[in-house]
Amino acid sequence: MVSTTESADDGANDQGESRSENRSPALSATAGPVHIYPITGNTHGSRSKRRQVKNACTSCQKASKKCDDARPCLRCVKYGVHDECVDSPRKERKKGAKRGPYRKRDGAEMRGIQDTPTSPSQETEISLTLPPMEPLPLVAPGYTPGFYTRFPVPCGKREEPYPPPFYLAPAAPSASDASSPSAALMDAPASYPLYDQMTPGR
DNA sequence: TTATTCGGACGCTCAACAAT
DNA sequence: TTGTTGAGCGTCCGAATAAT
Ligand SMILES: [Zn+2]
Ligand SMILES: [Zn+2]
Repeated sequence: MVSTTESADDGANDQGESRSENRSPALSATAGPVHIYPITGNTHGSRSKRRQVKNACTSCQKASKKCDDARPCLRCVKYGVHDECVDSPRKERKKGAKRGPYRKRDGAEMRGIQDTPTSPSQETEISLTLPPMEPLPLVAPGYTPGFYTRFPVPCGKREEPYPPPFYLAPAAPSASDASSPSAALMDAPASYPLYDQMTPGR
C-alpha cells in the first residue's frame, strides 16, 4: 500500500510532519524534522497538533490538500499547475456579532496541563534548545522558500520519497547578509535540514 | 493501482467581552 | 489598556469513489 498517490503522498508526508509525535525526539533532532513548535503533545499515543499553513493556494484549497508556504507550492509543482498556485482569498470575518456573557474557566485545565506532563517538557525543550543552523541557506533555482516535505523535483517517472521533510531557505542576498542567519532563516524551523543537504545523490 | 472528491475534525485568528 | 473567551472560518486528514 505504499503509493505515491496524492492522498497517500500528502498523507504520508503529513504524518511525518504533523503526526510526528511518534518519532523519538532524539531521532527528530538529527534526521527527523519534527515540529517547529513546542508541542505539548506526547511521544506516545495521543496525536499532537496539526500544523497549518497560513494560507493555502487555490489549488490545494480546492482539492482540500496540504499546501505549503512556498509558491508554487509543492503540490502545484508536482502537478505542474503553477498558475493556480496563488494565495486563496479570505473572507472578511463577521463583525458586530453579540456573544453574551463569557464563562470563566476554573483554571483546573490549565494547571492540569502543566502539572501532569504526560511527556515531560522534554519535547518542548528540544525545540527550544535546538542549535542554531549554519548561516548558509541556499535556494534551489525555480523554487521559493518554504517547507518541503520532500524533494520537489521528480526523479524519473515518479517522485522519490524523501522521508525527512526539509526547509527550503531563502537565498541570502549577499555575503554580508548571510552572516545574519536569523534574517535568512526567518521562520525556518531549526529542525529542518536545509535544501542543499537534501539534494539527491548526496 | 492511481487519481479525485469531499465530509468533517482540527487548528488559527481576532472581535467581543471582562478585568484592572 | 490589557487579558481572556469563543465564534467564525480556514486547512487538510482520511475514506469513499472514479478512472485508468
Ligand atoms: Zn498549495
Ligand atoms: Zn499551489
